[in-house]
Amino acid sequence: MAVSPARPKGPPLTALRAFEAAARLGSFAEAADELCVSAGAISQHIKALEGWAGSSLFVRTANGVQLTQQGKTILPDLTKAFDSIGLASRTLMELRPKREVHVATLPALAQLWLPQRLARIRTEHSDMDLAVTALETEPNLGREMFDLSLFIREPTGADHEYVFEEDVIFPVCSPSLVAKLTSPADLKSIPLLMDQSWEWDWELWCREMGLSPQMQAGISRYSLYSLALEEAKAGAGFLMGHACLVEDALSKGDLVRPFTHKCATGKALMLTLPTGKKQDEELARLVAMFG
Amino acid sequence: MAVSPARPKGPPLTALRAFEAAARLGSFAEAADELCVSAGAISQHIKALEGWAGSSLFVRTANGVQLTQQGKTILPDLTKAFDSIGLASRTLMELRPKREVHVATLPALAQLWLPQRLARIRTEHSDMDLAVTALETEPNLGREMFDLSLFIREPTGADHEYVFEEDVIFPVCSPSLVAKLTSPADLKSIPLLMDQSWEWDWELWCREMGLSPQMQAGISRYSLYSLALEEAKAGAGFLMGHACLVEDALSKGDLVRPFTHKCATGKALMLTLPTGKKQDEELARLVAMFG
DNA sequence: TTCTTGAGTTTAGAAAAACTAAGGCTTGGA
DNA sequence: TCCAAGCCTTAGTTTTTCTAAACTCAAGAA
Repeated sequence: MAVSPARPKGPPLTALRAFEAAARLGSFAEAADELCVSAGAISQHIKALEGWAGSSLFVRTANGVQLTQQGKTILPDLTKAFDSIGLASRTLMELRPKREVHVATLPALAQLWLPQRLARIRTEHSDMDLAVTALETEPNLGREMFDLSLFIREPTGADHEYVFEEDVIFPVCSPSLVAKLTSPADLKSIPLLMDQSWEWDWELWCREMGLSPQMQAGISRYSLYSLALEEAKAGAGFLMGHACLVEDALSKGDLVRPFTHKCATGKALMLTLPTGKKQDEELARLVAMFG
Repeated sequence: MAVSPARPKGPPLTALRAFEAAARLGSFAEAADELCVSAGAISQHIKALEGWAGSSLFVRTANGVQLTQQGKTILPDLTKAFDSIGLASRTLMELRPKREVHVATLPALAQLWLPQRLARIRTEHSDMDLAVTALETEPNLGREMFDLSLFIREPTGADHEYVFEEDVIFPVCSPSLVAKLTSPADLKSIPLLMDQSWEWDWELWCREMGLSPQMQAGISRYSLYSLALEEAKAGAGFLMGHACLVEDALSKGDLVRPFTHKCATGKALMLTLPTGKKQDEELARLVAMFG
């Protein structure tokens, strides 16, 4: 017989991290995305934590989860804790002798906006190593070890972000296609090409023009903007162009603008830096590099 | 070929925890003790972290380690982080429906001081579950999930600790042994019994008496105070008695005090609670239970 | 000098934890 | 009524973590 019970164990740290992400984001699926694991892993972590705690942390419903009172109680301390850990990790990373600038950006920007800038940066800063990873959703720079992110989204006015240019959209198509058109009404006879995650762009533009996008000859959706762009070049239909993404194709003459109307989305091409660091100096340096 | 490098991974949380403990305590061995793993595990974690960081965190010498500048830079943030995690874990634990009071204490106190109190507590608070675990060194209540600790040490004056009684020491022996003695000088002919970790007690007492403990007939060391106590009862020699540990044997007549001189060690029997909680009310309640 | 002790390191192998994939369930909307 | 979105569960695999035991090194004691 043991004289006394074993030393009480604290909860597993990975389970706490999974809980924190799920609670902060309000969804297991989003937490799984942020932590780069499957949703099942998050589910298991949280179950383990609930087992340790002896009470439930989330109420599960068929379409989502909701924090319980217990969950709400501990979330703020955990968020603070993992923010501190993120900051310490970043500090440690920045102490590395060999520094690599790791950029997170949209696949479309990585393919259509970055390449010409990167070519220039590589010649002007040949000592610097650059790494680019393409992500559908903007990472949380407080947690993920990127050095900067480049995304199209609403500006927040925070001092660790910089607006490169407002997001402006307008239809584009191949020169061969535009030859057949005389009025916006001709739109109806031509298919619309769109990126899955930017369907709303057409809604916006059509509303400003007093048209309905539903009445189109056809709609093709692509998982990547660059695929839609290639199709547009091949004359497959109209693509809703974002100024920063089609500038290259327009200047080369691969695409043209069939209509003059353009439309601001309220978003912008944003450069974002992690918080809590030597921002001003570094932001200026990076803006100079990319801008 | 992958379009882009993989998502950068942060450092493993367990390695950060190991580093934080080692850096705070200034020793891998102590960190291993606090985290209940082997020293090798700590060594590996820190090596992994240094590999991730690309720079070393400790300078190793043959008799200890020392933090490097990099290590010193990140320690404060990590300590804050794990303090927050400890606090959140404790909060979660205290939300449990079924509450168990988990006490950390010295083996000697667990065997010689607690039993009579526990018997009383169990009858007066029959609804409460008590767990006792014996430890050689006082746990860090900010990190380990005990509800209170009972140790003999110097008071710090903090408001989450309570002094039960000053630590007073004096030699004890069996009644059969004391019959043979007439003066303190007779000490020399009788072996001294001592607990491994409390050897200094004899030094202290002898110095106050103007004697030298080296000139004894013999010295027996025991890994547990209660073993030494049993030997003393059996007449094997003099044991340095702590008032709180021998009170029971003295009142039963199993041991007697051959000399009247007693000596304060500057330590005290301390009840300590975790910080950052509803202390006043709870401290009062627990003192009432044990006191 | 030659032990002895204490601190950290290093390995292989074992144990535990974490993760994925695939199939289920439930709900709300088309 | 069917589909899609979310979460759950389970089995099996992969990865991480841990231990044990032998090793190095330096400081102090005999």
